[in-house]
Amino acid sequence: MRPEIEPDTADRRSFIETARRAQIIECAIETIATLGYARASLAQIARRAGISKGVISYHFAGKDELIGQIVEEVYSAGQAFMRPRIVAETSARVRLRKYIESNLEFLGAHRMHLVALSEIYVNARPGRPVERSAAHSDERIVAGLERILRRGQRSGEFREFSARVMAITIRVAIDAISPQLTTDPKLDLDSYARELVNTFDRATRRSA
Amino acid sequence: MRPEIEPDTADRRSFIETARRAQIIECAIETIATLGYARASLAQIARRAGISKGVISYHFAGKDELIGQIVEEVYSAGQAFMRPRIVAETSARVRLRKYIESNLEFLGAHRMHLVALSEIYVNARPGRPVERSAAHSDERIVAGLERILRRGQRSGEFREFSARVMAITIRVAIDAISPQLTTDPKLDLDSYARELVNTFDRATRRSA
Amino acid sequence: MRPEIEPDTADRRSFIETARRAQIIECAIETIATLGYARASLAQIARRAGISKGVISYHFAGKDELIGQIVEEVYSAGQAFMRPRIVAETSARVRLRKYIESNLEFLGAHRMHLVALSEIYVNARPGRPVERSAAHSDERIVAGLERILRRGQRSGEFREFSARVMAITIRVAIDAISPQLTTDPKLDLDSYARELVNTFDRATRRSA
Amino acid sequence: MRPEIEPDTADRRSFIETARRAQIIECAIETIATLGYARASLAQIARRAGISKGVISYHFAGKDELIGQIVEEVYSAGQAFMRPRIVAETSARVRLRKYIESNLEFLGAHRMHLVALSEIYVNARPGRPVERSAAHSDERIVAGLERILRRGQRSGEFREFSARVMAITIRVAIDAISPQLTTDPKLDLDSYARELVNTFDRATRRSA
DNA sequence: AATGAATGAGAATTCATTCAT
DNA sequence: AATGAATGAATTCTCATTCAT
Repeated sequence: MRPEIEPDTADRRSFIETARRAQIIECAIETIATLGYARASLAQIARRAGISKGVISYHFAGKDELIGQIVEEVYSAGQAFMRPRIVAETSARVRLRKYIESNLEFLGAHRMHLVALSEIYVNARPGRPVERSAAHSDERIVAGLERILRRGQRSGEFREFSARVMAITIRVAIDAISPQLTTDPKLDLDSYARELVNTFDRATRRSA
Repeated sequence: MRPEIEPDTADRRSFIETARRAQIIECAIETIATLGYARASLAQIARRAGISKGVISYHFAGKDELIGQIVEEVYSAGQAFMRPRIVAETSARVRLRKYIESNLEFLGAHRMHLVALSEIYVNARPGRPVERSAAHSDERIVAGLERILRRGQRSGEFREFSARVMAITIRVAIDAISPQLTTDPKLDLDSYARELVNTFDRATRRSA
Repeated sequence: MRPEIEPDTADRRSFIETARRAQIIECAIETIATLGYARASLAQIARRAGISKGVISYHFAGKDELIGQIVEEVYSAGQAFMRPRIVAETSARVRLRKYIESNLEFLGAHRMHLVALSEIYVNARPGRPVERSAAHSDERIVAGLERILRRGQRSGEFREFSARVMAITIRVAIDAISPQLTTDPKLDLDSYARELVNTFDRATRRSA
Repeated sequence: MRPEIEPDTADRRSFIETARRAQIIECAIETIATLGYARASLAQIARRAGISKGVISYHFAGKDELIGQIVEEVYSAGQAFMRPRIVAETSARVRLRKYIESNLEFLGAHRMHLVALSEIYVNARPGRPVERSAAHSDERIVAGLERILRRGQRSGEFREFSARVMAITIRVAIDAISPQLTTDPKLDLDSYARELVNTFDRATRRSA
């Protein structure tokens, strides 16, 4: 309970700096989602934010840090939204369902955020600094899902399968939605959720 | 008359040009797979091929044509490998199994090719020339899978579900393997295939 | 309300930017006049200005904009110099004389400017972006001359002739001086002016 | 009359080489006239001729020699056409008229040739090899005209004026037609000829 | 006599980053 | 805290030329 550290951490950044960073992150997300990772230059991001390029360099050590912050921001928001909806359930089957449903709900509400995240993930390369944060959060996402699956296997709700392979499969099945939203913004996410829930429920259940 | 002209027209490309194009395509695939789409410049590709940048420009109208050729090449090779193995079967269930198995077998034999293809797909943007061929073959791949699924639904082997959503899900489940191979080259593709076959067999079967 | 905003909008460009743009335009003019349009690359222009290539890209959207600005700049300066000297006269004959004289006077004072302008005109091609502005101001120049000629025909000072053909002929007669100045910098512009004035006075006068 | 030199000169080049050179020159003229000097690369010329780039390099020492040959070829053809029509006359006034008329007649029959020649002239730069031949023939053309004018002054048909300035003015007045033909292929050359003849007749005549 | 292949220089442009103000 | 200015490296592409066959 080190209460003295809290205000310290919070204060390190001034109000205005925090606001600027948030604004820049938001505009970077929009830019990446709209133009794609490759064309999301600092100039484009600055233009969208109505500020000069220098501001970005001033607030972030480099482009890599900015990208890393985007990953962190979107990942945290997703976690904050999904986690309570999942842990409220006890059954692994229902948790899996809630995972998919809440993920798609979040995705519907923050389309650009997740499109941007996808763009970053697929362009993150081992060896580049951005890779660390990207891969890290990516791995955390899969790991969380894996835990749900393992728990269901232990409880006997789920059949035997590679929890890792299944977790990755579910993840990419969900991630595949973002690009479709770009092409077809009217995509019905509710029915898409039902399809995925049903699919992976059948895929994981013990009783074939 | 002069029916011999037909084959003549066919090999309009000289032996050496064909070889060079093949070499450049191969090196481009390696480069994209190794460094990622963004850092796969013509200079890098030329360096890997041990030739000057100009050679690439000489044999390909531009980078877009080169990328397009990679897509065409990998897609065709994949088709040639998988198709006979799939159409040899009559049951939709078995066809789906063969689809996954032959796809992973091909993937194991041409890892870099498929890593490169993924890189290209995710970086293809609407409006850019490369997008056309990339999206086109991507759509063809999904469409082929969709046909298998619909046929199974008509025959009663498969339950009712959105064939499109299921096809996309199966596709991305397979595509997800390439990046894993980069991280872990010893990944057991046989057991991965079994996992996916079992997963999607259960997900699609009529009798749950 | 806020009438003071008008001038504010007008100097959207900072002092330093205005200066840099002017410097770059000036150096571009010298480069084109000296090396010719074809060899006036951004690198050459930058070298002459003692700056890096990037500075030009920073201040101008592209080479086309730079070229367009040169045309605009030289054309405007010429207009500003010649116009008052011409409209001060009422007789069409005298106006034509003043047109030629003031044009040659301006040309003598800004030799490189007009050499550069010629280079740009003759290298402007239909379909290329620079063509628009170049051809446009070219046409404006001829049109202004044409108006003087037509007015003289209406007033009876001039004989009947194709005003367009005569205007073009006078224009190219003047434009032909620039390249001569390159070869022979000591060319006597005053006597050249007398020759042209006399020539076109006789060519246009009613009383043969 | 050194008759022994004639066959020698003729034979130095084989029949096939002469034909190839002529073909290449013709295609180069078309290319320059159509695309402009800047975009008339050897590749474009070769494409139009349906041959490989190498052939051009084989038959011409370099691009400069090719351009020089074009100048020579067009200049000679023009001379061959105009000269007899001019020297048939004795009066300087009529000679000047014939000069303009025959020039425009030739121009009408070989539009592309003269468009190409203009392109080459304006892009020829002092210091570059092509400049020599271009400037040389350019100077010869003006000099011929100058002689006609001087003769008229001596005979009293023409007034006093700078023969050089007048010659240059007449030349550029004629050269100005080529670009107009590009824009407006239906331009009436007969009436244009009448305009110029009348204009320069009045400009040069003794009795104003 | 002709060609295909290859080269290397140079073109315009974009970009992340740095720095003085 | 923010900005405008500048840099230099990197990218794709075009071109004239050379050379072995």
